[in-house]
Amino acid sequence: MSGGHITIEDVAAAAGVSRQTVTRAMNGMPEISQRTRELVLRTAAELGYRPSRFASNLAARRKVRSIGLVLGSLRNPYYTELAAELLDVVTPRGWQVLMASHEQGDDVALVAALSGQADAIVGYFIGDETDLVAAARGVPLVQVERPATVSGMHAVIVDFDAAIEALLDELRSRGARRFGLIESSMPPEDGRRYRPTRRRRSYERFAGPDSADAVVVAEESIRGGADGLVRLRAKHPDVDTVVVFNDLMAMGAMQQAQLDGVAVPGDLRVVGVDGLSLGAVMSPPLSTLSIDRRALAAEAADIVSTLLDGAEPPPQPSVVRTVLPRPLWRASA
Amino acid sequence: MSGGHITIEDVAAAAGVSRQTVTRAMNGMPEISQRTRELVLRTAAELGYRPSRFASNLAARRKVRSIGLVLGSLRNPYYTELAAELLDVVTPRGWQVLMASHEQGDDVALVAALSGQADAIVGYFIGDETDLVAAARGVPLVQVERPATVSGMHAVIVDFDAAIEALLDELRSRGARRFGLIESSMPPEDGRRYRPTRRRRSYERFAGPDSADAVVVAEESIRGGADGLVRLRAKHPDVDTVVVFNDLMAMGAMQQAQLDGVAVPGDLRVVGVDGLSLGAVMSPPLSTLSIDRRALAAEAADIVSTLLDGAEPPPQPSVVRTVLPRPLWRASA
DNA sequence: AGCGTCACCGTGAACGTTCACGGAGTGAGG
DNA sequence: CCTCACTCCGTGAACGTTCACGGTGACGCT
Repeated sequence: MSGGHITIEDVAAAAGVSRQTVTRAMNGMPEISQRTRELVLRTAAELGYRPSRFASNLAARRKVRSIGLVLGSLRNPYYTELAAELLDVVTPRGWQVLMASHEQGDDVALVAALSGQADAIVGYFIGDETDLVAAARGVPLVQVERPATVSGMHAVIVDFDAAIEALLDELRSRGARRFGLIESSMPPEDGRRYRPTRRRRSYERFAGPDSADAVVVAEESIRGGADGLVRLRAKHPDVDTVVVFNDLMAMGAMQQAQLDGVAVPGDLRVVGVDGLSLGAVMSPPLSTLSIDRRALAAEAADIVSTLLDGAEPPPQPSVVRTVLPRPLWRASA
Repeated sequence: MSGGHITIEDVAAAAGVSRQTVTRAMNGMPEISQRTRELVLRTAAELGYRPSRFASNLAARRKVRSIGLVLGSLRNPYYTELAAELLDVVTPRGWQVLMASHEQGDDVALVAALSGQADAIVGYFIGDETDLVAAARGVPLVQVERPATVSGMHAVIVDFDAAIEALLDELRSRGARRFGLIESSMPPEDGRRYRPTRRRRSYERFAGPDSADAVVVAEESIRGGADGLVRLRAKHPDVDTVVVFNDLMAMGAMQQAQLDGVAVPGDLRVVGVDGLSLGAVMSPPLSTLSIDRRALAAEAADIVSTLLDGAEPPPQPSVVRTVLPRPLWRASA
């Protein structure tokens, strides 16, 4: 007999039984006759009763663990394959995953919203770390591909430096003379200012002085990759080997090359970053710097585990792990 | 001063303040001095206090809505693009999405686990509807691509019949003489028995008597598609047009064709189902029967909305919507 | 001195469910 | 008739947080 909302008490009253009996009926418990069970279920349905999952979880002292996952986009298979790996790691432990993407949205606001529903949040963040930690309201944060600089933030980082150096060396030994880079414009240029990514910085460190500035910034999508390639070739016609920020953009670039009659890898070597399995079905198959998503997910889950199940006083200000990408040579380079 | 678990009361005691003050500190509320806020925050961190989100949501009468999404796999871009669309539809309303896949797992168990955390569950289900509804424990269920036959189950279905008839007609007019189908083996053959999918049944209805049995069943993956094609061509060498269960498998089939020196679309027309944007970067670009994922997601969200925010007595036993696929002609057929 | 204001802090009472009990009724067995 | 067991059902007391309200000092003003 309440205002807007129907509680267990309302159902009990309407059915002429007690709270506990309603619980028994709803949850399929014993100690209830078939007759009353059906009666209760029917009146519950008629009233449109939906149990409060918050009250239920609280009272039952349930220990469900759910972790928030914040991705850059769900339209890039890299992110969703990472999500798949995380799910594989985490589902056997009975954890659940709350998914979100900051494609067009505010990083920090997302974390704030998620913090009420998740026990930990891991993901690709772009916002200010202090803001993020504040928004998290005490729930542990694990960021990927970016080192943690404030307390309360943890990280699993991808060490591009060594990998990209090796990658470029191998490319040189395969005949590469002049490199170019198609870089991502994330975080988007509108509003915020563009900041060079870690991948770009690693590239510039090892590409050699003449190639370090052969960089174009493009949208993080297939179209963006294609667009980036035409701009790169216009500005630096002598580039014979192009490294692309990620595989999705690399696919766009390869398609564009084909459209423009540029032979890959004959006229132009193309190599992406991520290691998408879909790159293998391109023609030619896409060479790529593969990021071990399974390891990434496992490390992230492990950090969360440490943070949540660890000793009473949390271990360190920040716990960080590292993952090493490795080249996956296919025909495109 | 509890057993294993640290509550707000413990923090209050340790800091020498009251519950409410701890709340104020944790949630950044006013009416608290900077000094005590820091004190509380520090002791909370030292104790490893993590507020119970259940108690918090209950007491604050928060109306967070989270909906569970059960997909076949997160490694198939079709599913994740659907997830992306759902997120786009649902995030502006402030809803959150709990993601899961039944790749190797039990359908019904998943719903049971999710039902404690979600206000509604939508997805691709394969289990028995009655079991699913029972496992949902009162939370509304919306299944995709399968009509609802029991009360408590709702559906948004994809009408393949008309679309596949039109598709095959057009293919015939483009010269197709003999069709073949690469069908999915989901639900997996191990344990459960294989059941023909709706897509297969629509195909068999319109492929003509001589093509209705030119069907091979393969795993739902790139490799599966490739494997399916070799088996299909071995058994039915005269097939000149192959319809593939989904785009992912179709990509595998196309790659296999290329490996076997079969020209597409010259020797063999290939057409998939789903409408993946990635199909466009294949060479040749993949023709496909496109499913409008945005509409699908919107309909599902709308059903959930109706169910949850609707009048006290829920509308009908089952509410169902329909989405029409449409052909997307690219070069592969 | 008296009063009001302001900044800070604490105390019942919710929130809606489940758990641990205890109790009523029935029927069988002595 | 008493007892025991068994089935079914109801009543306080949690669960851990937030809300509404009330209180206490300090300070300034008349």
